[in-house]
Amino acid sequence: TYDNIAYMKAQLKSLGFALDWERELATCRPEYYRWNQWLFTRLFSKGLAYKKTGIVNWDPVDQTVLANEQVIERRGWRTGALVEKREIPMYFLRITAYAEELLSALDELPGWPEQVKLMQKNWIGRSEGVRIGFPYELNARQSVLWVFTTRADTLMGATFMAVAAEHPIAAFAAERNPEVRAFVEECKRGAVMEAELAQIEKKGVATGLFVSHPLSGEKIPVWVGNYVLMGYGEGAVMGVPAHDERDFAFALRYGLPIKQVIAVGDAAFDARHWQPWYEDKEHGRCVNSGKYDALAYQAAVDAIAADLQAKQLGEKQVQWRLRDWGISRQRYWGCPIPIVHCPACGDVPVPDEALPVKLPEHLVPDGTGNPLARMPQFYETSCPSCGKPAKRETDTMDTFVDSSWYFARFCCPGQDQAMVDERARYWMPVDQYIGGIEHAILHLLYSRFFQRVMRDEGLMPGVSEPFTNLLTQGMVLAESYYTDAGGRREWVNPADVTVERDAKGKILSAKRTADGVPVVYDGIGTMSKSKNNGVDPQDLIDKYGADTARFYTMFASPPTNTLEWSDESVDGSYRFLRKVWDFSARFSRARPAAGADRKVRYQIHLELSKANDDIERQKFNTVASACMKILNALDRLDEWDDTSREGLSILLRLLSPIAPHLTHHLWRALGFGEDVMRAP
RNA sequence: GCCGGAAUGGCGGAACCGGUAGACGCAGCGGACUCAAAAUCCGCCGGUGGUGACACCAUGAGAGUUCGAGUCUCUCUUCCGGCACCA
Repeated sequence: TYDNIAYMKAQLKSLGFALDWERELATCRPEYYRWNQWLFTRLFSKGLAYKKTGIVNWDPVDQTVLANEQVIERRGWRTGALVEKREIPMYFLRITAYAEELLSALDELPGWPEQVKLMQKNWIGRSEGVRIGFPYELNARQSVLWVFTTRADTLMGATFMAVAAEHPIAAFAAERNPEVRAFVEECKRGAVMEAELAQIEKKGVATGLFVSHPLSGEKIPVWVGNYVLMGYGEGAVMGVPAHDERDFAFALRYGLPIKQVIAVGDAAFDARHWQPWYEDKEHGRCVNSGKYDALAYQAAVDAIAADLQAKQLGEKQVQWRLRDWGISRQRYWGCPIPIVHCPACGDVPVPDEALPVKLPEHLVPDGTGNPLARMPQFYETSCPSCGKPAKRETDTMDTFVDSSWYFARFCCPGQDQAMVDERARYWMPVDQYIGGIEHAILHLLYSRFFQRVMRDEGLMPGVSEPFTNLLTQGMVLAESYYTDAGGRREWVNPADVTVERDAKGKILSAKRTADGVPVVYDGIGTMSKSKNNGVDPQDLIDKYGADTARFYTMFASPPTNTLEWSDESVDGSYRFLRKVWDFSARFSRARPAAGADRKVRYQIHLELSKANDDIERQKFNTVASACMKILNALDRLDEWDDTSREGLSILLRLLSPIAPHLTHHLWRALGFGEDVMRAP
């Protein structure tokens, strides 16, 4: 890690960025992560950090937890073994306590792209509905199965219930019914990822248990459904096949009754084929629903909620899609979670004076679980509360914790007595934040959450939002290739691949240049460490210099667009800068002549005013385009005079932030005054 | 599957409020210079027809609104980002 920091720091310096290195920090240093731990213990005492079970991917061969990215087609990436779900205790941060505020405050962020605000809004996912209880009796004990629905108006059409495989009712049924047990076991082998869960075939099995309809008293069968999520709502849903497309398919598959309770005009209901109007909230009216017949959506929901409330079997409720943030990682290289497990006192937070809990830095991970858990020197400790022997928590924190507040720490170099100080109160929020669009939800939402948590700890009173203006730069895409050796993919950098293409540029075959081993083309995707398809800036700097690297990245596309990396365009950028240099050299040797060319003067000023507009609109690629036009205009002149001198100075001013090394040199060589170098 | 984007020549992209589509660059082609090549410079460069002026077609596909649509509306296709343990 430290070697990488040194390498990349040298790159940033040679690219000529104006950065204040006195503020440099590394989140893996105890001076930084001790404040993660300090804040965690504060949140723990407030109940904003808590422990509950969470579900993880378990590789049964390596005996280790896998990240979602390490599960490829349901198998572990190293072992190829089928991955299992496993429930383990984990620590969570209660981001849902801030759901309302995180949502409503989006309206007060005019400096954020609409696209990002919309994604966050949908992610937080506020929905108003009704919590409904379906009473049942199990072993002579009265109980209630709770569900949440946004369509309480369809309650009279409920013909089945579906519960998650982890639901207590499913567990109860599994004990007595082998068919249910087999199905629940099958669900356990399934995926953890939402994307995969959403695409699996909707399947279920009847538990043989029944609940009562809260209004009609009818018996309703309870099923276990593989599409019901334990983490959302109550882990159970009511099935209304006539008015929910997913329930409709489920009912057809298992021969469950489909009962129409919503009508739109005279449209005929066909229980064999789904039609979109079945879900129509706007025009639908209740039918076959007794006293609720003819009511529209809102009126029906209100009436049914009121009747349920009277029976104590329901009430209106606001439900969030947002879930609490699980921060436990069973990994070595991270910030240790500052908790001691005491047989007598339970989970005890490490007191301030014992912080930081330092991570041993010289362990060698072998890929099978967390080495901290095999290191008694680390985990053997005594209880901070009673002093008896106790075991230290060996899980580390999600690295998103580190990245949720580093910008506030940048404000406070040298501060070793507090997480942040009055300088953070002075500088925060960040005026202009820049990051990839891939961070639109997780990182940016966690940071907004952390800012509020730190505000409420009194660290930055009155500062609720971390970033005033947000620019989401586009992703840089590149081709990626891998060798396929027995199911294990080894990613080969595109620079090391020789490709054969057809006339249209489509890839026919590819092989590793060094040894001719055939490689598989994996398409165009994000430049990433894991796919080894990045471009090392150092190679560009070595070959072309820093100005070309800067010029290409500014010119290639608008900053918010995605960009496919193109070596040819890098070369073109270099040649343009060469041309500026050559022109300037000719200019400096020429003798001034009389007779200003008004047309050139006009064109240069036109381009300058356009370029200024483009800078306002953050369209830097057209600024580069303006530079090229000005140069071409100047280049066509036969004589040099005051106009061409002014044109050249304008060109250098536009170029100076993009190609600072070149323009700085030319500025001195051509004897321009300092005002010329001030960028517009 | 769900949420958010994108699609314009051989390629990256430009077109600001709905008003001349293809700025600028790359690649390509032709020419100048050179013994030759590189570099540099000049010219051409969406498609079809025409010697030419020019005409017609063309912004992923299909409809719609409008005097006028790359731009607005609807449907669809493909690609990209995210989907909570890549960060």
